[in-house]
This record gives sequence, structure tokens and C-alpha cells, in this order.
Amino acid sequence: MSEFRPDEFEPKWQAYWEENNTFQTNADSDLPPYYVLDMFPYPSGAGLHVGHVEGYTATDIVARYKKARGYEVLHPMGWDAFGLPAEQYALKTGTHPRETTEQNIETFTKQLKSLGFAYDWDREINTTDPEYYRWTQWIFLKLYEQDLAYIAEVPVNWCPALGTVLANEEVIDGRSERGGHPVVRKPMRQWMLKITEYADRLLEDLELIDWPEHLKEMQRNWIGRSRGAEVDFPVDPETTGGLEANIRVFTTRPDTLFGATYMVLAPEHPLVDEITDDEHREAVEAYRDEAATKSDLERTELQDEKTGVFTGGYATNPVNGQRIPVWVADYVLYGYGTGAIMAVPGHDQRDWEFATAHDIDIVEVISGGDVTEEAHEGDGTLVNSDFLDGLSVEEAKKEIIDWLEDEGHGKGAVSYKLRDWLFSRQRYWGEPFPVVHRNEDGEVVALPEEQLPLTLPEVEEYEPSGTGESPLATIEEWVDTECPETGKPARRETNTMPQWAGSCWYYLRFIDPDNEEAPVDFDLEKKWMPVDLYVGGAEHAVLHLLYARFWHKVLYDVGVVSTKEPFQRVVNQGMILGTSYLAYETEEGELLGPEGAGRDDVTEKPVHVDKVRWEGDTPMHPDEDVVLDEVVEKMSKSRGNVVNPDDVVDEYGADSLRLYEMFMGPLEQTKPWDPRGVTGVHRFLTRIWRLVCGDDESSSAIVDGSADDELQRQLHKTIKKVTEDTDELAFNTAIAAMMEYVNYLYKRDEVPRKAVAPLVQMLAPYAPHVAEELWVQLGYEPSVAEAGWPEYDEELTREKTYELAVQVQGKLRGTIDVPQDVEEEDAVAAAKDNVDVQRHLEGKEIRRVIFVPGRILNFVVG
RNA sequence: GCCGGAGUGGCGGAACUGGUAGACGCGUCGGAUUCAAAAUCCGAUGGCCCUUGCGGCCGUGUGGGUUCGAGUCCCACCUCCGGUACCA
Repeated sequence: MSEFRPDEFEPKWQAYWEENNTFQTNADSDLPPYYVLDMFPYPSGAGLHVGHVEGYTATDIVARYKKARGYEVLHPMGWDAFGLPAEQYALKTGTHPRETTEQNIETFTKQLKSLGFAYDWDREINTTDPEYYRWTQWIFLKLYEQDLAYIAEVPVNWCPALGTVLANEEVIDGRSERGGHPVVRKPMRQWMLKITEYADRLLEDLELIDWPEHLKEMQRNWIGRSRGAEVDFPVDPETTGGLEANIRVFTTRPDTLFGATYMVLAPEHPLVDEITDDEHREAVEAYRDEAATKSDLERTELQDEKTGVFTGGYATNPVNGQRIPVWVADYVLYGYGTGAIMAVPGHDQRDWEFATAHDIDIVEVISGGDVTEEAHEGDGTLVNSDFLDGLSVEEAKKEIIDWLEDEGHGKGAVSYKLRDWLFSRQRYWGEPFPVVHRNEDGEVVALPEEQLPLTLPEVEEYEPSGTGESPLATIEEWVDTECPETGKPARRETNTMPQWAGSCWYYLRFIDPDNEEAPVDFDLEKKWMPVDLYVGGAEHAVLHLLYARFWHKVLYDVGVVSTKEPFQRVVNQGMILGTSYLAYETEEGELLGPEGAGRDDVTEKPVHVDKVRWEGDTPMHPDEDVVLDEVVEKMSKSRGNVVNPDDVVDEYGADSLRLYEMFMGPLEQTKPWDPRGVTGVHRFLTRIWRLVCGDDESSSAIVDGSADDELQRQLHKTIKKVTEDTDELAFNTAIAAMMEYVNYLYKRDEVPRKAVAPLVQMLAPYAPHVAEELWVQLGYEPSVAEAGWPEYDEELTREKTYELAVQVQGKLRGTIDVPQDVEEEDAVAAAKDNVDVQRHLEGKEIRRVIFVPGRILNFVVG
């Protein structure tokens, strides 16, 4: 009757939902609340990619499903819009980042709306909006008040090319994540946040939340809590010109204290200067300078030999009074523990390598290995350790810590890998810090709340000042201000906050986006938090989620929120891979096909997927007679393998794109994009369409009247499967179940309306536009989004009889039809009547019968 | 290296607490429809073997084991992916 035209009905229903506020959240509703959240995107110039669509479709299905099941759903969207790319673009073109951001947001919004996502757009937020970042600044003031924000002179990753400081996570292999520019270490004045103060709680409270185990494990590893002891080694005054000092070390193996044969200070350790004698000073300083210019990468991977120099100084092992040499070596990191170690080459492989390279004594204190061959890091019995001899490692640890504490040489201690959070950037496009530096005494003074937001001034130039300060430093009329307390001259802070800041609390603002009194109303927070389901990419598994948890705990401590943890359940959608088509170019300029793969003397020459010339199934180079190699890998512009969701919508419609992305495989798994796969789900949608609406040849098969038993059974089985799978986010199998049901309906001449309506209801969260259209075609009032969810009757899903598998010796030999409640006796009799089973039982003695009702009947024969 | 995850048809993937391996989709093959094609509909589709049957054997990365029965549990190993990297 009517043609399947997504390009016509999709925009129609999108407009309908918008006009009717179908997905507006009613905060006053008495329905149980459900908060389902996406990791909001950075609105980049490239627009939405299929990876976004995957996560957003998943949450959209959940949002629509929960609404149908009677929840009041909060499903918002917004923009994480501060960040480097817009600023980089401004540097190149002079376009204000605000303009770029606005344009990109417009594109993203259009794309998201074209996919029919059920967001409550009235709650849209934008981290660059002064009305939003006012509260980001407000939270910073809370952190500052709580003594959790401080200024420190710290060596940071300075990237001369970008003119900015980068966080560790923005540096990959010694180069900037964006642009791949070299990064060097340089001390600078920085804002730091004391996340380490929350390390234990961030660790312990992982128990309270339902995250995938691997994700929790990554957070645990990142926090890196280890138990051990701090031990003070007095410096030997005789060899250090009368220096009175202790070298404090952290060790997880205090049990090996008797085996400490030397000590190592990190090159940055403050005692290095004092401890070094004149004879060794030159060498030590040279070593120090060299270490300072090395990146972390060079200090680790590129260096297989452990370097270091002797200071000439000695320290005393408090446990046996032995004098041991103090070295400087860059395998000891200043940022971890105390920046100094006691080296036990017998039982630490790194120390063993160092000792072997520098000819230092190796003493065995734990038996069970051969310390002349390698360090013995495992368990064993203590030897050569005086009062610890004979103890196990575990016992010795306890014993020695008691001894250290009694004698005042140390104590049990805990150390973390987690460092304080470097919280400032030398950039323009970020939240300004709401503080000033008073000129007369250099004091930092926080702005009073009423002065928020402190807005970003307009600038002429986006170039970094070159000194490492942000472009803000060049705007004198903004920088020069007065102290809010004394009225005396002061300078504003010219650093801005990192991109993480805005994303650390946005989930709270969605609850109450227009509140002018507080970041979020306390009662509303109590109603909606924690987020029931949070879906996003695995790249945020550690940092974003850890930072947001930290801020949330601070807000909990100051009474802004009632919940300890922000995200009850987190799911990472898997990456979607693309197919790249490659030719390989030799040094002579010859192009090779797949035979060039893996050769070192060729360069990969990706051919954009749209340029590939197809000869049947064979991908060919567009200009040369060369077969292209097909490689499945991460989508990226440079590989020419990016799938643009807009193109898929244009060709098949939003419903097909949504459905395909969910049908590809389990949500959390990495999956390759197969362009032909879209045709499969598209075919499925047109099949339902024809079933309900008919086509040119046939009219609709829909009739009034009721369903027979078999149809009832198929329907209720399907409802059960789709309901359970949707609950578990097993969207791929839920779709498969709907496909099976449609295939079944196609085998029938007539289909009662009552048997199709529930299917349309179930389809609605997955392919919402088609479902709305079909719902009306079936004669119901719009909208199916308001029509609830079908219930199933367990009783109706059961058949009267079932097919029981019969095995002989555990091998399937036949099947028999038996009643649901069949007794063993009758099943055995029926099985013996089955010719296939008979053949295998013939002449054999049945020694045992295993009967599991509903599952299996197995004869064990002699 | 360490931590985490995964290996199932030509391909993406199904398989509840151990119980008929390969649902569903793609692709391929055959048929119907058509002047023809596309689209659509119906059917077949893990491999091998023979005496072509309601047949047999093999088959879930490899090698062992537990069990009446193993893709699923245990031990050892291989490969791939993700995270992390001198954290004392």
C-alpha cells in the first residue's frame, strides 16, 4: 500500500516528539526515577562518528525502554566544549573558539536529532557557558576552602610547539598526544588538587558500585596502594663533611632490611647536593643534568642498562649499623614513595641488575633462590638476618616493623602510585581560576561567590605568551585587578582549568540545569543520584571516572550531594573498527598488493574507502593495476576508513543505523563495521513494514481476531526474550528474537493485530521511527513511546510437548517428542522405540540411565 | 614483563546454573516471480566419508584431565586485543 520511506517518516516523528515534549523529564513525577547518561562529547569539527552512535543508541534504547516500563527517565545531553582543538583552530585562523564551538555544537545537535535520540533537550548544558562554568569555579572554591587545591612549583611536561604544559596522560611516548610534538620537563608554578588525600576512599568505595571488574581493577592499579614501611637511614657524618640527616626510604619489603647493601637517591632528591663529596661532585652534577633532560620514556624503555653514580657519601643501616654507599640513579623516581630507596639486590631484580652492573655486594637474606643468578623475589625463610632468621617473609615483615617502631627508626606505611592532580593549563579556552594574587604580599585570595562567574575576556591573539603563561597574561586590563578583601592591587590567575574540570560534575547539573542558587538542588540530587547507567568509551576508564569520583566525594563532604558515588553502573561500549585498503610502496616507488604486507622496506599507502575500485569482490587501486590489502583496524581519517553516520542515515535511515550498530555484537565488544550488515537489518525493517502495510502486490496481512495457541506461544516467548535481553543490554540477541518472530509471522497467511502490536511496542526503543509509523498504521493513537511495554505470561511460553535429546554413551542418537511433565519411565520407553536409538542399544546392556527432565536422556551401556 | 579480556562455519556473532554446537544476520548456492534485471518470496548452506541413509566419523586456539556427557569446569601452553610500565 505505502512505500517504506524512512526519509519521510523519520523527520516527521522527530518533529512530533519535539512538539509534544515526549521525552521531557517531569521532575515532579511520582514514578520511580531512572537516570541514564552518556559521556557527553567534545563537539569536534569532524562531527559525530559511529562510535558515538553506538553508545548513544544503547542508552537511548534503555531510556525508551525504562519509560515504557513506567519509570520517570532522565536522559540528557550536553557539550564538553572547552579544549585544545578549538584553540588550535583559533591560532591558525583567528576564529574565536566560541564561534567554532557554536558551529560544531550545531552540527552535532543536528546529527543527534536526525538519529531520533530521546534526549530532554531542555536540559542541554555546555561547559563553556558562563552560567555553567560559574559553578565549576564555585566547586573549585570549595576545593580551595577545603585545602585540597594548592600551588606548587612542579616539573611539568612542557611542549614548546604547543606552547603549553601537558598532563601526563596527554603525553604519549614522550610526545604530545595531539600533534606528536616533543615534550620536555620544566619546573613551573601550577595548581594542584590533592586527590591523594582521597586515595583510600576512592579505592574502598569501588566496592559500592557495579562496574565491570576490569574497570575497577584499572582504577585500583592506577591508585596503586601498597603497604610497607618507611625506614630512616642516618647519613654517615664522616663521609659527608659532618652532615646530620636521615635518608627516609619507603619499602614494601622491610623484611629484607638486612640485605640492603646500598642506597639510591632519585636525581631530583634534595639531599643529593649535601651528601655528595667534592671528589664525586662533578660526576654527580653531570648525571643530574643528563637525567633532567631525559623524558620519562628515555628514563625507562630506551634504557636497558641501569645507570647511576656514587655520591661518595655513606649511610648507616639502622638494623645492623653497617655503612652502605649512597648512589644517585634515575631508576629511582622522585615522585614515588620518598624518592629514595634502600637497595636489596638479592631480592629485587632492578637492584640486582644495578648491583651487578656497578659491582656492589649482593647478600642473600631470604633462602629459596640463587642470588648469584638473579634476584629471589619470592617467598622463603629469612637467613643472615639476626633476630629475623627462620621467620617467613610474612612474619618477618611484622616483626621488623615492630622493631623499627620500638627503636624509632621507622614505621609501617602505605604508599600510592596516584599523584596529586596537576590542575592548570597555560591556555585560553578553559575556565579561569576564581582567584587573584595580591601584589604586595603575593597572597592568593579567592573571589567571593557573588563575583562568579569570572568570565573569559576577549583576546586579540591566541598565541601562548611564550613564557609558558597563557594568552590571558597579555591582557593587562583583565589581569590587573584588585584584591576583593583589601582593595589593593592584585593580578588575576592566568592559568585556566583543564578540560576534565567541566566533565567532573556535569551529571549533577543535568538534574537541575537552571538553578541559580547552587550547582544542584539537594533534594533533586537525592531523588536522581546516583546515575543508574553511565555509558561511554573505555578511554575514560581511569582518568575521567576517577576525577569525577574524587570531586563527587568532596561535594559529599561539604554537603552538596547525598551520595558517595556518582555512577552506580558503568558500561564501556566497544570500539567499532573500519576496513582499510592498503597498497605498499617500495623504495623504488613500485606499488605492491597484499604480498607487501609486513615487509620493512615498504611504506603503507592507504586508499580511501570511497576511492577503491571494485573488480567483483576484489578491491583495486583506483589508478594502478594493483590489488589492495584489506586490514581491519581503528577508524581514523588518515587511514581513509571512517564510516560517516550521516551517509548511512541518508541511504538507509536512522532506524537501520541504530539497529545495525546494536545487532553487530555485544555492546562492550570491539566489532568490525561491515557495510553489508546494514542491509540485513534494513531488510528486517522493510519486512515488518510489508507485514503491516502490505506492498504494491499484496495488501496488509493484518486481521482482527485472536491468536491461536502456537502464535500465542511464539509471541510470549519473544516478549520474554526481548524483555530479558533488553534488561541485560544484550541488544543483539533481542533483535535476533524479533527477527525470528517476524520470520515466523511471514509463514502465516493472516496475522491478528494483537500479535503484531506487542512486536511494535518492543521494536519502539530500537527503531523508534518505524515503530511510531506502524503503530498508527495498526490503528492505534500515537505515540507508541507512550504505549508501555507488553507483558508476557510464562505459562503461555511453554509447549505441551518438547523435543528430548536422547544420547547413547553421551552421543546424540535421536530425539523424541515427550509431554512437558514426562516421567523417566515413559521417556525411556519412548526412546527405546526410536529406531535411531534402537540401533545403538542393540545387543548392549543398559548399565545406567541419566534423565534430566527438559534437557537430556542418556543411556550408558556396557 | 605485569594486569585484564578474548580465541566457535567463508564473515559478524548465538548457546540459561555442564545437557541436541552454529540461533539471528551477512555471503554463497538452488528455486519461484520477471521479456530481462533489481527488489521480493521460498529452500539449502561446518568439514570429511560411504553402501546416499531416519547413515557414519570429525569438529568450538593447542595438549592433557574431571564427568554418563565439556564451547562451558580444572591444569599446562599458544595467539590476538586492551591497559600499564624501573611505583621500591
